Amino acid sequence: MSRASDRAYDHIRSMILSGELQSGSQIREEALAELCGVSRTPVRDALRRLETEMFVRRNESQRSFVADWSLDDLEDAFQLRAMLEAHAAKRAAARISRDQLARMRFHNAQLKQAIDASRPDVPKFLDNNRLFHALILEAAASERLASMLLQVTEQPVVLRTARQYDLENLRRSHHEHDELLIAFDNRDGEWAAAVMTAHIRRAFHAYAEAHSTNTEIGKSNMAA
Amino acid sequence: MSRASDRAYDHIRSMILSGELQSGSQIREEALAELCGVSRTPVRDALRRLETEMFVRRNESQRSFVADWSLDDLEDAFQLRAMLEAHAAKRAAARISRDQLARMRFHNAQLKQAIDASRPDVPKFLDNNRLFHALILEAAASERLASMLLQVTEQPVVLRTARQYDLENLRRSHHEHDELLIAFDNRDGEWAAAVMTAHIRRAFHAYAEAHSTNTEIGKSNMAA
DNA sequence: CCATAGCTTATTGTATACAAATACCATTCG
DNA sequence: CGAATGGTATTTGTATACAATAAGCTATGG
Repeated sequence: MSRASDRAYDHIRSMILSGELQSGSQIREEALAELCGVSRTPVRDALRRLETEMFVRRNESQRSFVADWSLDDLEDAFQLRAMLEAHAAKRAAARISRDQLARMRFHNAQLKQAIDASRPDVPKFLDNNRLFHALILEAAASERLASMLLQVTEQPVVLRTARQYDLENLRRSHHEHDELLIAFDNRDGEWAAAVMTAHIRRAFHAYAEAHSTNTEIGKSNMAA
Repeated sequence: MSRASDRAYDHIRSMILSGELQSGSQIREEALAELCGVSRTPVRDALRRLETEMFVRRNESQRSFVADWSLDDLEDAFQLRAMLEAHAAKRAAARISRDQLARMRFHNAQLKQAIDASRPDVPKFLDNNRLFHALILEAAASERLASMLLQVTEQPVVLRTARQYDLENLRRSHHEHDELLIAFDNRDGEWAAAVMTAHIRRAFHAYAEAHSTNTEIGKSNMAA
């Protein structure tokens, strides 16, 4: 990951996530190249990647803009994510190995530690949460599903959402993970899928509630 | 669409579909550049696109290969497609306009004409079939869903599948479309989703049955 | 004052040369 | 004989110059 295009990708992505690049604003390849300290070639690569991941949009004449998100877009992303993760859980239930289950238990225990500490360790929580879900995806054994899920989980707003969880929500996550593990133990795909759907939808509503005052997430000032 | 990178994309894609580029074989940027009559730069763009669409795979050291497909991969793609198209149908049922419904009816009528002709007009069938499904996706009004669906419908084997339908299957498709239209008329999303699931899964089994003798899909060159 | 045609500037697309990384092969050493 | 090592060829990655295209602006005519 020392390739210039990867550095450009990470840099631009983090600038979008941090808000340094305002949503809806136009982004020019040369300006980004300077910011990243590379030439336009790897920047173009990075922009293509970010475009397929919907961090970046391009208008009909190929100008690039930071994507902006309405509440509808967000709900849309969550809906798809819930469906895909539930599908993954169902597949995983039929295929998961003892070893994978053990590793999932480990990450869920770590994640509980992160919550129970005197001062909750959110980065640790998020990290183990990610690894927990990654294991399900691994057990689901579908590259295609994995690549699609990446598209809806790596989204800016989705990422910001996780950071907004209050302690109560983090605890609920832990317990839902526990229930998932039991469903897997019983190889009950339907159960696993249902728990997963609830798990993701709760996350959406936690976010929506926290932002119920705002009707819109990102002001839309982007050229058609 | 006269840009060099688009021409390269189309050219490489069609070479993969026709079998001119053997599945599993390595593809070198420079060789493709010569074949397409452009420089490596647009070829690289095209390869990145084809990679996200899973026409092309890259190994850990960035070499590119024509994707090869096992029966499992194919079933996987169909399963995802069925899920996504059913979701689209459900959303569409709640949002579709009179005008969109009318256009869907038109395409389904055209598609019937194509079957009923003294000599079935398969390209006409496929074209109207595509437009019919595109309208559902339009009515579903989710860009994200649309881009995902593109990934599972544009696959080489999936494309080859449609051409193999026998007349009986084409007729069934027509009737399932009819039922979809009635479900839409009644704004019954669950019904629409169920019909769509059946519609896609039948397509898969039609294909799988026709190729039950072959264990591997990629090797066979049953292109139209 | 508005619309538009033509010029100017800004931005993206492509070709090409070169740099970096990787694979391939031969050779040597244990 | 097999494994490791090094050098060479092959392939991909990056920078840069230039071409093509789109946007913005100015001047001109209605």
